[in-house]
Amino acid sequence: MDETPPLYARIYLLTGQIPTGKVTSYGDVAAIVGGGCDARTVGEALRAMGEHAPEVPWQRIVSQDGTISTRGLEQRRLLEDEGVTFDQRGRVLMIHHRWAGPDAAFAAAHRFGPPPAHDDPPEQLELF
DNA sequence: CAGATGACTCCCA
DNA sequence: CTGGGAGCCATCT
Repeated sequence: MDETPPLYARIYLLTGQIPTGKVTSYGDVAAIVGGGCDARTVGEALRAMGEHAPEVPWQRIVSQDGTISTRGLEQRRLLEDEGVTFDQRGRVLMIHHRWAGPDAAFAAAHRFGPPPAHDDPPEQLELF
């Protein structure tokens, strides 16, 4: 067990920037943090977070589809308490709560990259 | 250095 | 929707 790895520290730092009521996915965090990490690395960082950064709002990190893969129904409760809404399948409505990324100045200060462009939902097809 | 691990993601049956 | 398998990568032993 070592001190907080540099990459993990960056992940915690970025996670701490997520405002209340917003959520993001493991993959997005990995993309913004960069440094060669991926969604799995983020998950591993958050798993060990309890030892390094107990104050980080880990509940705001969900899977790409908005599902909560962790076994904590507690995560959903925490998010609902922040105003995050879920659909009937128990998935976070990423459409309305997806975080756009850190502040430009903050990102520049820590060399964070831009969040990956995600396709907007087909919320409504142009009437033909 | 090699093997094992994991709060992920994607694809297919 | 559920389940299985592959690809991915940092960190720990």
